[in-house]
Amino acid sequence: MDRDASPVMMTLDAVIIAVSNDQPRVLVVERDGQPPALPSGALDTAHDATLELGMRRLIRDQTGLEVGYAEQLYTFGDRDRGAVDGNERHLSVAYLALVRETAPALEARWMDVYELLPWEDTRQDDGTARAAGLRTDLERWAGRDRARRERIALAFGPPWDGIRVLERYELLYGSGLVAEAGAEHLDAPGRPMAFDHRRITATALGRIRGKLTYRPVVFELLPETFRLLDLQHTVEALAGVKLHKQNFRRLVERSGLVEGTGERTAGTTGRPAELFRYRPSVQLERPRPGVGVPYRGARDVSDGRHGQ
Amino acid sequence: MDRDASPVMMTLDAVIIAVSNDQPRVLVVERDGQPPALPSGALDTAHDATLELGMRRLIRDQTGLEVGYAEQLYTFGDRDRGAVDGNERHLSVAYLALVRETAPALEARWMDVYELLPWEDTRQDDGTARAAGLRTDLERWAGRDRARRERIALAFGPPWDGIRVLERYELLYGSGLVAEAGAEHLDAPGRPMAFDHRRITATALGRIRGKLTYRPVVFELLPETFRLLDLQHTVEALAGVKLHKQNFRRLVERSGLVEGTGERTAGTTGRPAELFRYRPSVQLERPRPGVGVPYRGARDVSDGRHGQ
DNA sequence: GGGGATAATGCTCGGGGGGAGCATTAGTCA
DNA sequence: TGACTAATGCTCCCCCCGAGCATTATCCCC
Repeated sequence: MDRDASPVMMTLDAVIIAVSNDQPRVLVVERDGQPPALPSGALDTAHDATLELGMRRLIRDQTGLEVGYAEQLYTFGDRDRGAVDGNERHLSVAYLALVRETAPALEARWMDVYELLPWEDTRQDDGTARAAGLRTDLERWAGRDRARRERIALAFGPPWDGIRVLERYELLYGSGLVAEAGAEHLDAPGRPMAFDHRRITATALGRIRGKLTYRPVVFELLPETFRLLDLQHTVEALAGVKLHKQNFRRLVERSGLVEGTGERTAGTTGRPAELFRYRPSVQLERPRPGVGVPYRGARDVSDGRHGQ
Repeated sequence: MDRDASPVMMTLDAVIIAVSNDQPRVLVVERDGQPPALPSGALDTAHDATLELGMRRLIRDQTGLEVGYAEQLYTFGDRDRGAVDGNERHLSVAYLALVRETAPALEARWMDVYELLPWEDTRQDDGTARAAGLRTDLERWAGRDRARRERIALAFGPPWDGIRVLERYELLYGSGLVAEAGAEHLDAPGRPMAFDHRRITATALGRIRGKLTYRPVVFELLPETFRLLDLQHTVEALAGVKLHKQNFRRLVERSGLVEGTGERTAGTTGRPAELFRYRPSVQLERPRPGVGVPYRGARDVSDGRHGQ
């Protein structure tokens, strides 16, 4: 092996996501007064055959959780992150894992994702109310800088693109509006995390939102059987958007993603619902099975542009 | 900084893609009789502020190229890759870069992507002719193994999903049909590359194909002005699929991705065409601007399933 | 037993987008 | 002038999807 290589220090970070009570949650560890951090640790270079296996072992050790779905998220390696000592470079390879929420053991706990990134939840106040305030602050920061204004327009819309979570966070970071950036505002939006972990979480949320639309990943977060409304709420929680109930049903039923079990719920308020289960064989039938999330604000555009 | 970390060796690998003559090409370096390899090198931990900057510097040094668009692709870190000496772990952080093809300096040269992954080009012989042969071999390998047969069905369709490039390559690798896996068939499909570089290239092609549909990345590969047919051919080259000309025009024109320049081509065979240019402000108007590639085989499904 | 309240479910209307193909136009080249 | 090659215009038609209206099935409370 004659390739050049540099010695670096590496860490595995895990963004473990669950949805419960219509809220996406992320598993964090909190140590004595420190801001919450993602579960993370070293690769066991001698025993972990792959990065993913190392990550699974690490999650097991630290949280007692056995994760199902997992994918590599991103590798972070900016100079200003990690090690402060000397010029040793610190790399973090982050993974995204999806689980059904269970009580985590050890020192881990579940935390609302939208407590960290509140502007990403646009389900209530049917506008971008929360984001609107931020936007004003951002525009003050941008001043007349063209490039900055364009980045803001792209990240915050209209049209709002749910997928651009990272771009929005980085703008807030870059403009000093967020606590990690040294902002001392008491009203800095969202709770900070240790290191660059909030950025990693933002990356994860963006990834999930994207994947949702073309891979059946939601089902990793749901129990074996569920009502269509549960499915809808889970999607809404992740996408941060409200959906039209009847159309969602139609979409899901026609897509072949699920099949009815014949059983129905009982004892709940309202008419009892049928229980459904995921039908893995969709993947063999249609090219990119997923739950389409309409682009919020897409109509704003077409109204002005295509309506001519 | 009290986080655990492990010392590893890291390398940056670059998949630099261009399209010319309706063929996607990847930049490779060839040293005395060795199989072609991706440009790669060490991060300069003292000077490169970010991984991406390090990668740009490295490409400049090794190939004389100044790349525009670049994004992180994936981090490879299996134990069996890289360093053979001892149990030192070797990590590779791969980047994808898109450029307009120019004569590369130094020892680099452009190589057809489909020379490496021939089964990914389904533009001719309007079927999956080339892939069909492979599929037969794969099924022989799978035998009665359910999981294997399912992986094959998922990767090779129908319906064929252009995006699953990596899954297809890994099946071929896993089944020993490909030269890197030690296959000594003289007819092992596709030219091998050094190390795991063909796998990295496969990852890159899949990524591009996916991105194409929701981000205006094609334009990184085209000259300032171009005919709609050039645009179409570039998309077809990357997607490995033929498109319907009139519909493609309609799609592109309606999307607002391009604007006419008023100029027209001259001296070519056929009616002269108008020249177009990319209109970056689409990004401020529509949520996910890209050139939709229809799923090949999608109709096979809907015929059987929705046609009832 | 009746009147909400809450969901589930059925169904319809109307516009847009996209697949397929026919027809016409405008150059180049024998 | 006729053949050839592209560019461009336009049409048909079906499916998808956004938006609502309407009806049904339970639970809860009086």
